[in-house]
Amino acid sequence: MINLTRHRVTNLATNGVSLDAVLYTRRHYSAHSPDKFTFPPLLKSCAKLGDATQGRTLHAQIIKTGFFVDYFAATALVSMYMKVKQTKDALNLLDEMPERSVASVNAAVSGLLENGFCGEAFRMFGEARVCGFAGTNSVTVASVLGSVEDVEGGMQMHCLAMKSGFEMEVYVGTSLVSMYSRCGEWVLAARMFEKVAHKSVVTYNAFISGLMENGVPRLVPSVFNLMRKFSDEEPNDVTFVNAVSASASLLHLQYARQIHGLVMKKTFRFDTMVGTALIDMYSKCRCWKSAYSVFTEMKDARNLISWNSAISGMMINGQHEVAVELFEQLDSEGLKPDSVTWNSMISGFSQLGKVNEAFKFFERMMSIVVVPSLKCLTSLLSACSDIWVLKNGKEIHGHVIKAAAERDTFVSTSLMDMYMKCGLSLWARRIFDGFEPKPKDPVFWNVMISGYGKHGECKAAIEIFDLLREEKVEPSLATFTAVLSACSHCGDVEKGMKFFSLMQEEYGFKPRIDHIGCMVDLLCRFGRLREAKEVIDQMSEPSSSVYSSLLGACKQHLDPVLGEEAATKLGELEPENPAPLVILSSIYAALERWEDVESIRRVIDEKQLVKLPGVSSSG
DNA sequence: CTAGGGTTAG
Repeated sequence: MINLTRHRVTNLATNGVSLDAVLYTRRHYSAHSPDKFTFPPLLKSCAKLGDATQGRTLHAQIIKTGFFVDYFAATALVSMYMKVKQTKDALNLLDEMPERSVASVNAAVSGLLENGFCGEAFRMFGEARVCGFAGTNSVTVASVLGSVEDVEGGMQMHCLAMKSGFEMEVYVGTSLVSMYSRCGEWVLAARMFEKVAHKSVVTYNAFISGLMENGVPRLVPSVFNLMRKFSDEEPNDVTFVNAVSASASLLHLQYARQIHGLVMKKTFRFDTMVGTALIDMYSKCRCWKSAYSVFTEMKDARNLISWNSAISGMMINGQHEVAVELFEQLDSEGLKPDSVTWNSMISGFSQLGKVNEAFKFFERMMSIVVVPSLKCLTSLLSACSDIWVLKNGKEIHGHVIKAAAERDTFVSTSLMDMYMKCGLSLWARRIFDGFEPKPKDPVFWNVMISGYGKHGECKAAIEIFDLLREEKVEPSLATFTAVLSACSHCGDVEKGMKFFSLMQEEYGFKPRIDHIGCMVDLLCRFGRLREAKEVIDQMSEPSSSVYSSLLGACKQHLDPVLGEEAATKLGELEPENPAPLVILSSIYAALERWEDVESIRRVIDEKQLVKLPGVSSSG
């Protein structure tokens, strides 16, 4: 009878039905005297519940019944105090212990780490290792590795693990893999991963999630296959979550469907996290119907996060009616929208250009929430992008001031952008000037430069750019797009040329198509066709649009030589398009070179024939 | 049968 009770307690405690376990046993033990198997599982329950009061009661009972001398009971007490965040009590207890065990040191070290006392933890680890009243083992090493944040420290621990021969143990090997991943060294993580002899699922999971964190999702499928084909380990829910989110970032729908199938075959019903990952993935792959059906099938496994995924999934796929429907159904499951939910609705409508709807939800949110999230303020601002909704934009500006968010770079950037788009460059400038010290984020500067450029205030645009250089802010490619297009708008060839060479020589940027386009337009407008041609020749893969600009300019300035070159290139890029030849012939016509006009007309006629069905092409 | 360690979604 008593054994049955103990088993039940142990099971309850380890399976997380903690409160039940504690109460159940406390009722039963009044009839029997406790033994050394009594207390540890009860303490574990308290730890899980975070119930310090109950834990102290047990502590008293342990002392009263004389079980404090037992290693297991004492260690469980230390661990319990750590888990309920009573660090001091745990450490005092450790000092009171008649003799430390390795496990008690481990409990203390990992507890200290969990509570953020990393320095203390490392010191205790060092002392235990050198003085050796209790010593350390692979468990200590693994748990210390769990909170290493820098590669240097991590490598020291790695050396230590190698010297003591722990490196090859699965737990330690896995910790090393995840440590290297956490430090951003996924190549080192991969090398370590290969070294682990008997990899467990967790080893695979640690490596895979590390690849995800380090932005290398493309390697995830092969690691996943490695596990399925060459090991006896079966993927679990954690593996599936990572595999699914890998296919989400790869937008690899086919692979994702395979994983989906595997999940169904293995588990029949959805785990909350796997289901949520699937919803997210299908939404990103633009299969909102599949996302919706996963959400429906999840029924009793849903939580607020799954709802939010479904809602934002519907929103980003333009299904705002479905999203609203889901939003209204939230409280039927006893859930309340949180900041993520509100943000999905508000930024969703903003991005769809439905300003009124976005504001409707914003007002609903403000009647419940005291202070709006910065994210939803910036989404609303991005929706207020023309003069018709300036009133709304100003309202948000008011909320920004109320929320004391003016010092936030993102918020200020969107405010300036909003005023620029509404045509109020003075208002934007006031925000820009008031922001001191200036942020290093180039986007903050870009919106001012491109805003001024679009309004034709090119001097002001260039002024901002000069200021950026004075402040030693690193410009981005977009900065140059903005400043070059400003120069192009106001026809400042000299400044344009200057900035164009600056971006390459001083900042080492390779010009993109939009930069080249600006320069070509600018040079062509002033008839500097040769220079325009030189700019085009810098491109590795010239596009047809730049040659079209050049050809147009050749027509205007009557340059038949460059015109022929441009028309030839265009003919190679777009053989179907007769327009270049027509333009070229009009250049010849303007120069009264009638023979050339005639020969081009023949070429055009031939091309038209080739396009007719049934007429064979001569190449 | 009891203590200590590595992996997870918006």
